[in-house]
Amino acid sequence: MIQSAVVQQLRQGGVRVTPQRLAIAEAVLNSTDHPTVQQIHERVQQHFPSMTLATVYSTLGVLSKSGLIQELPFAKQSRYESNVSPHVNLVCIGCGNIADADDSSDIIIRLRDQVSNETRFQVMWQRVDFHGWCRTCQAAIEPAAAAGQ
Amino acid sequence: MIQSAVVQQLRQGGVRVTPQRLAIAEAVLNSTDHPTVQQIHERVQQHFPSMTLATVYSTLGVLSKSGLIQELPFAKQSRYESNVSPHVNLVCIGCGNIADADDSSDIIIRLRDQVSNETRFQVMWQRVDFHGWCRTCQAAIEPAAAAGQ
DNA sequence: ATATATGCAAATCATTTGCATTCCT
DNA sequence: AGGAATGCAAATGATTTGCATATAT
Repeated sequence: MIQSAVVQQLRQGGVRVTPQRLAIAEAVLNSTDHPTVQQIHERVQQHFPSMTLATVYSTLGVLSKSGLIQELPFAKQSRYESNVSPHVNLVCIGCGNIADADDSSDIIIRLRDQVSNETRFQVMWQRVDFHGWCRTCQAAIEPAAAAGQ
Repeated sequence: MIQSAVVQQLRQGGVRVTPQRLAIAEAVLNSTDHPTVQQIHERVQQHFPSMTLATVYSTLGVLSKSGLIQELPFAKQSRYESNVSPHVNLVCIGCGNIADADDSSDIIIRLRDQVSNETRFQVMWQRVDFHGWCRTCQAAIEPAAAAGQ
């Protein structure tokens, strides 16, 4: 069961394991939509109606420091994701959705090594965001241009 | 003179050119330290003592939309940079300094093309941050480990 | 047993907004 | 001239903090 791995990784970091923390960890780890704090709060509140935002904020900080999840700060608010291995985030300008790009890991690792060698900067983790138009939003715009053709 | 290029690019976007806007644009374009809004305000206030933070915020938004500069949101506050071509930001965990990695452009463009082809996501711009230890902060830590050797 | 997490309310602080006055074009 | 930018003050909203109570180890 997935819980045991989470519990183990938290305990290794000297972090106490509570039902709330497990629920928040699961909410993020089971998500692929890079949820906001509010969204995580709403989802977890279904199981813990009395949980407050303060607990969610505190726990997300703990989970980030433990390396289980990653915070993605944006201009308006942060979002969170469970994919801590090198990858590209595809951030849609139109709908705001964020998705992970498949198979983007190798080239990022190569870039990491190259930069590391040339600059002697010791990379611990990275964030790679590509901003643009997702397929759905392209389709919603392009027909107008195509019609004008 | 650099001003003329800035003026031209702003006017092309239908943006009015004011002395304050030019000063803020110059402050960012002449910087390499990825300054915060507060820092930009302090620097520009030397020439415009009455300028407020509200004007700085407003202008940074205008300059970003005009494509002259790029906002880099972080958890605590945003920072701004003038390098809008593809590159890697080296964000030091220790001192908080941010520097651009030289010669990182080509491999990012390749990554862009690859992801673009595989996912049909239309990339408009990107942000690539490598977090880790700069050479100075490594040197401040390592001697302890080396001594233990 | 004891240090730490949770829940609640209040505080903080970056960023935004409304409006009167001033300034580009 | 006329609409948009500036400066100032007040508002907003995400995130943090303090403290009493409950809980993990």
